[in-house]
Amino acid sequence: MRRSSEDTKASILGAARERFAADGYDRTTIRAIAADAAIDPSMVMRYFGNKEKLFAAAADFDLHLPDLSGVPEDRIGATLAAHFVERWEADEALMVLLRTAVTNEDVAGRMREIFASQLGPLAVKLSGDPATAARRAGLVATQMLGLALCRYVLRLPPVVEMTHQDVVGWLGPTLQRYLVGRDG
Amino acid sequence: MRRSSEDTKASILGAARERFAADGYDRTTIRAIAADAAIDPSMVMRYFGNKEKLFAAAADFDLHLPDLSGVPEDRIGATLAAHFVERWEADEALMVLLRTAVTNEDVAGRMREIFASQLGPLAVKLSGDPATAARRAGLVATQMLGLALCRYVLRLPPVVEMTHQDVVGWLGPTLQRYLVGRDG
DNA sequence: AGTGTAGGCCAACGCCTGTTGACTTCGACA
DNA sequence: TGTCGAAGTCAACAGGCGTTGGCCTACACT
Repeated sequence: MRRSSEDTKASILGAARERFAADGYDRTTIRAIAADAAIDPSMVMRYFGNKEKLFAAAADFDLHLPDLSGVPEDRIGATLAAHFVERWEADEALMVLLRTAVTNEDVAGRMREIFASQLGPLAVKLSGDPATAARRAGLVATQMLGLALCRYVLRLPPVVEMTHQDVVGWLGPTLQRYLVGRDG
Repeated sequence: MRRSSEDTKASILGAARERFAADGYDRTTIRAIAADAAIDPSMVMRYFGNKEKLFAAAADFDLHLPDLSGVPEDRIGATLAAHFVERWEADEALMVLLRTAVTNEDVAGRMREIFASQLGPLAVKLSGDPATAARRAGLVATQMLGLALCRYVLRLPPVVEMTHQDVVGWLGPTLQRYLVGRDG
């Protein structure tokens, strides 16, 4: 039995996600992805056009921020911290983005857009202060992306060793203050 | 007048630092560095052996953590936050490291070592608790590297727009809690 | 059974990279 | 003034990359 077009496409996409997540855009080669998918490199071009479009398909992403309306106000930081860790570990999409955004201006722009459009509105709603909401969202980003960087990319041992509970316990109050606390 | 060996070497090193900081290891080419230094690519090899050794020379780095013994205990977080921002903006060394560590395991290891050996002892001294010191140092790293990532690499607008004072005001209390606060 | 087509393979292209070694030129010193 | 080493150039290499187009081949349908 020969594979269907959709099967092959999915298999390429899966291999691409793994490679991009592990190595970033530049170090990932079409040839390596093709080898992982047990396919000829030219098939990758046939299905995705070129490397950039393949990356775009592999990095398609949504933060899936939870609805916080039912959460007690003093648990917002903790809830958000827990969500971020889970979202980060759920699949490789954020890893793909982060590993590439660092050396690719287009992808960095995409990351800016994701955080502005998904975290921004949340900050407006929670802080009730549109004037400082963007800054509050930015601060949350510094802490959460910093955690991701140290835990999943640089793998600093003390950060890797933290349990989900540890993360929530330490970072929750930080996010809480950034989002709904008084100005710094 | 022909340039001296030292002049050329320094000029190559300067160009290398700029390129590595702006583009990361992979996207930086020996040829581009040589062009910036107005020199033939083969001179780079003559003086530094190969690309890896050139990178090692360009990424030589010290956090230069300040002596905090004269600082009032409740100002430690703010002092450290201010120091980090200034250190980061003083030269390109941290940028070189960060941009490359994300896709290069050796450099990531070097970053681990830098934070463990320079931030670790500080945490021991400040928290007075060797058992949790490593974790505290790790938490500080998540916040400071996250700030650097968002401010200098991803350039999230709200984070870029913060003044040094803003950074100290918001992140100071976070670092304070991570270093000398009660457990999370 | 014959045939069209979609899925797949192969070989090659042009380009760019790090790296090498032979060659040239300048300047200090005898 | 001649010479010798250091500073710098030049051209080429081998290998990897994204990408292309022509070819094959198994299957579904008539």
